[in-house]
Amino acid sequence: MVGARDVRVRKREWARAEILAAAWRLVRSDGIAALSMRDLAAEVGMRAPSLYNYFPSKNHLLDAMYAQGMQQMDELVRNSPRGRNPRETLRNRARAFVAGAVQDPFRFQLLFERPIPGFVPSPESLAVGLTRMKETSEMAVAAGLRGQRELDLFMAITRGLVAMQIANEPGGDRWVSLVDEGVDILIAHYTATDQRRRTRRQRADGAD
Amino acid sequence: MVGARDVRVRKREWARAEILAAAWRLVRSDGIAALSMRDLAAEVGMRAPSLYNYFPSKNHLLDAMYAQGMQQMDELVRNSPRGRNPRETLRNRARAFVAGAVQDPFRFQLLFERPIPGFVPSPESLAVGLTRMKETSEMAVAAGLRGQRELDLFMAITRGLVAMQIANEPGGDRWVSLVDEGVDILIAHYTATDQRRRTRRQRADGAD
DNA sequence: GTCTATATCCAGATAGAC
DNA sequence: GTCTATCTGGATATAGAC
Repeated sequence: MVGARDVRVRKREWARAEILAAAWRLVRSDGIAALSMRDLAAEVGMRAPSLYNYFPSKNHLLDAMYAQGMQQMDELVRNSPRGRNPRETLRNRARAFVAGAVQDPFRFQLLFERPIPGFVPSPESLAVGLTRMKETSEMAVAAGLRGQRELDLFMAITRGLVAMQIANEPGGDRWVSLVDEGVDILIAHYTATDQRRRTRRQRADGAD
Repeated sequence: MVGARDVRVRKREWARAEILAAAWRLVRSDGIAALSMRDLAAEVGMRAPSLYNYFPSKNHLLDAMYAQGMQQMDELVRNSPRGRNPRETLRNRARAFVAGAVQDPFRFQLLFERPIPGFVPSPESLAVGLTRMKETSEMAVAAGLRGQRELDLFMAITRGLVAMQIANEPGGDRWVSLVDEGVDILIAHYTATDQRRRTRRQRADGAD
């Protein structure tokens, strides 16, 4: 049984979701900086003041968009298929991240490029991204990328591929298609380095 | 001998340069999106309408800033020291680019992240960047990065290092310090690949 | 919850006096 | 060339009727 209160709450949440969806539509067509409360209200068939019943300020709206975008990226990455080995799994995650990023450049911009002077995401929203990066780090370690430097370089490559793709060939796959290669090169290099390091240590230990 | 006309022209150009410098000061402190003609005028001790004697519109001002920023990045990269071999030279160029980018994040944003909805740089300004990229490509080829994929990956790495540095540790060098390593790994990988390819071809040709 | 009306502020840009 | 005054338009946000 559902009480009248629950119905009201649901309606409200549905309306909030509608507004958020409309906001993304506008942002995707005109950019984040061009989003205004007036236009947004018109997009959902309201006048601007009515929006303030759902979001107390534009910053709250942006924060909700940020949180939603982060959640989406998070799901994309988490739902990427597990590979037959850590390397494949890492590649899949990287591919999922890059694909999701270039598929919605303005989402990427909002999440990672701080395009709005006054806006700072709430700590909870930021936490989603940090958790995902920590998970990815664990998988990268399993795949052979130990040490902070290796991880940093890995993250930089995926980020760079996204940036180049969006900036120079939006909608294409010239850089997107390099994800596997980039990851493989890194892993190959560092596992080979480890091999050498280990071999040297064994020799030094007098083993083998 | 200098005519009265030249003096006037010089004064005018000096004023334009002053305005541009003031614009960069404002942008560096508050972000590109926050730049307004009023504030800019105040920064140089004028009222807003006077600015229109030097730049016919805000877009023209932004384009001048874009061109100037591109020129600066260009000089930084071109003035990077020539190494003892192509690999060193390429590393120096990459380091110069990354250092210049992280040293002024808002310049980087204006040049490479299209933060302003309506603004599109003029073709001449864009050409500066393209020429530099072409030069870098030639050096990369000399260093062993043949083929488009290799070059694309190289550019992506430098861009990604900049992006991560600015986003996660502005002012630091955690990612900046990885430039050499990233370049070296790429070159090592692809020259090794070439070696193998050449060896195979020689065998197939019956040579050796 | 949604509206009209409005407050307040700021933007880019122009007209025209000096 | 620089100014005052102003146009035009847009922004976020609030008050208060319904």
